[in-house]
Amino acid sequence: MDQLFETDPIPTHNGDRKFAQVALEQGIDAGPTGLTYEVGGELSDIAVGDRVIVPLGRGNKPVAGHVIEVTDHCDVKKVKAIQSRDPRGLSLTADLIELAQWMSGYYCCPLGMVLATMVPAAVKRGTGTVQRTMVGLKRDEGTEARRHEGAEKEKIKLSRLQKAALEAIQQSEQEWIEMKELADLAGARSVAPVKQLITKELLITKTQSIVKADRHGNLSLNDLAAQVQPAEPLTLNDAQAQAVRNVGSNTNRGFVVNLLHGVTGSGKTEVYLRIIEQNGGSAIVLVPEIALTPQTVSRFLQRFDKVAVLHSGLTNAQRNEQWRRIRKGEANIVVGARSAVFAPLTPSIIVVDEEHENSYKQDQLPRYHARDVAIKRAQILGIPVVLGSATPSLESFHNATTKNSFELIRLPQRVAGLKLPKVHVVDMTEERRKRYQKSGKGGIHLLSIPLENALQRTFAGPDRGQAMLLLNRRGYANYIACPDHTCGWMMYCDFCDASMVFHKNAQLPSGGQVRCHHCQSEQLLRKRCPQCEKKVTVFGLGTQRVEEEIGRKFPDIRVRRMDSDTMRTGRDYHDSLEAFRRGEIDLLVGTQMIGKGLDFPNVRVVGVISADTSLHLPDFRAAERTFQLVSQVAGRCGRGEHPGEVYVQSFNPDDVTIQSAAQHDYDGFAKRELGIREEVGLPPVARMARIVVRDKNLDKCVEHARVLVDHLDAFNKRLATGVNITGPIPCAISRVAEFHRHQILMIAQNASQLQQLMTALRNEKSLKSDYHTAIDVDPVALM
DNA sequence: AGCACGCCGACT
DNA sequence: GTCGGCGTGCTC
Repeated sequence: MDQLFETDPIPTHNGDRKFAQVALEQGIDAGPTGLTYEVGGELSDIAVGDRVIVPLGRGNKPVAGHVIEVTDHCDVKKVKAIQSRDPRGLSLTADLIELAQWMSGYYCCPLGMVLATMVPAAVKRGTGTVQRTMVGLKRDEGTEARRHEGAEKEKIKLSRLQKAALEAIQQSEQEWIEMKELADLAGARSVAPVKQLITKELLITKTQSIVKADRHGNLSLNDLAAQVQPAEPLTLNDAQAQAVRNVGSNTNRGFVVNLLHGVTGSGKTEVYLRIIEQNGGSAIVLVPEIALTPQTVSRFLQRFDKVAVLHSGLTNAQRNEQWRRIRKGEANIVVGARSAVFAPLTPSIIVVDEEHENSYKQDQLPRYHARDVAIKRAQILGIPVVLGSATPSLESFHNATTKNSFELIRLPQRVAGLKLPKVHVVDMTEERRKRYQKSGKGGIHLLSIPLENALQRTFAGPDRGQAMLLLNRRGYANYIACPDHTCGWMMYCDFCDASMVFHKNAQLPSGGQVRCHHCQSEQLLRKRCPQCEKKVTVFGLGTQRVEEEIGRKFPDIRVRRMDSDTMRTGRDYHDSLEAFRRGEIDLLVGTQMIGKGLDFPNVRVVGVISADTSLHLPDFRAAERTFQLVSQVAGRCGRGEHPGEVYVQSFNPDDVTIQSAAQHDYDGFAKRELGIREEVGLPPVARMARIVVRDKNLDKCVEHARVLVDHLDAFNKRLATGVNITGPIPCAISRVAEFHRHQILMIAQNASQLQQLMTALRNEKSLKSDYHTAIDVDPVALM
């Protein structure tokens, strides 16, 4: 009876007992420190960050987790004991544990899940770990010489190769040599002679596990490192030198975020290299996956000798190898994509290149932004950050102009001799009219006359230049429809709220596939409209169509299309860029993957086929995205001795965003756009979080979202958090892969208000990320 | 996230 | 009559 109103936790008084809070690497959202386990005697030296195996559930299934706290009290009735340490002795440093706790709170996601993403799966599994047999001299009796004599005296007969092996190991400076290696030294064709010496008890063995990645079939860092020649630092121009000095003088402040706004071709990489050298040469450098090319990596390899690279193109064994090198201190410069922000070292500086890139945001749980996590990690460590971009995100720019912890540093000019390209905005309405007057027929021309002429000039003559054409849409045509406007039929995906895209494929009898870009489903291409029997037409632009038109108009030039259809693997991408660099390709046609940080001196013309594609997306960042896209791709040309020319085709040539980009006017654009964001109360001036509810059943979807909104409203009122909650409303793409999607937007003055509200709901167990619910703090896109 | 328990349809 | 579908709920 006395247990009837059991509400108070039962404190454990035994001061001798030791407990640990363990966050399990699973979706268990058990508060900011995880579950309590007892620390047994033999594990008494367990420390925060250690990876451990604990029993879970009635079956006491062994699961992995990390120690978050070690305490002498226990708030739960039944407590189980930690089973063992992680078999590989993995642990995370205290700063990463603190970072994980911050992420768990900020991004509203279970702590264990954050910790799980900090250590690559390949490392946890130990992929590529091999046992090597090492051999050494038996040392316990007398000197080596005497033993050798002894061996002869005892008349142990040794073959020629056995003697050679014995001599080789005696002469070796290393105490232990791998069996195979010793056999090679002795000139033996197999390890048999060495094994003989072991059975004759002249050599002893031990096994050692090492992580070794195979060197085949993949761009390996070692291959690259072997090719790269060390290089002297480039000479800095005044602006670069000033930037390096500024970051240097800010460094004594410990944590500070330097926003390096440097126009395309202003030499940001050299500035990073100098800053890293000046900061003691231990650094994390984040680079967008797509810009992590051999060229980029080589720049670092040329200047530092302890470099590790982490990117998606690595095999699991390679990733494990790189991670372990970093942890052992064999590498102190880490160059990598998003998740490299968790690299297991204590850097003296963190660089985030192309900080505006949306790919820094992970679109699966945990939904973190690597730039923001980098800033937080730097704050925890008390070290500086450098964010670099030619087109800083408005978030960073806003911070740089309003926050004390941020400094804005500019590189307003390109490096010596290079000028920013001239940007021509081509009015496509006018172009269409001209084409019509000339030929008497309509139809779509992807290339305007000025762009076509510019390409002609570039490719003419013996001194042939290169060009790039950007169109941010894959496929051939993105609409398949009835030509009769009164009918209005169009081909939609059966599973998504989206139109089907036509992909040409001459191999197929039908001439191509009809695909949905959201769920990858395919349909048969219908020849006739199902409503009125008229012959269907395809319209809208895609990269395939650009490639086709180039083939028709410039039959002699070598074109390569680069989009996710043709670039299946990282290897394809690297190979294509290499071929372009070597001049084996004249023209690249592609989606935004060709617009990022590439540096090819012979590119003289860049064309943006349609600047309008991204301008009209239903997202408040459409203008920002368009500005970035146009500025970035424009920056790809004029990086050699030839001045560059850019042609931006648009049906809205007077649009202020396009005009700003054409005039290389970042400040003008940023000031105007920030004014608008402030006026309408949107990020970065306000802060946003978004919840997407999905369900195959529309009613359930709406109902679930409604319940969530009611909860949010109630808590918002009760806690007076002052968050503006809107929704549920259908998402811009209201159905994807048979799931109906509704969203709830939360907007507040600052991030802590959002976090307060969400944490309150989370503690009440009425908000959690699951199969039906996605919580996205600081969303980068609202589709 | 797993993995249990628990309540409604098509089968031996 | 069962086998089994995957919907809620718990894990120190």
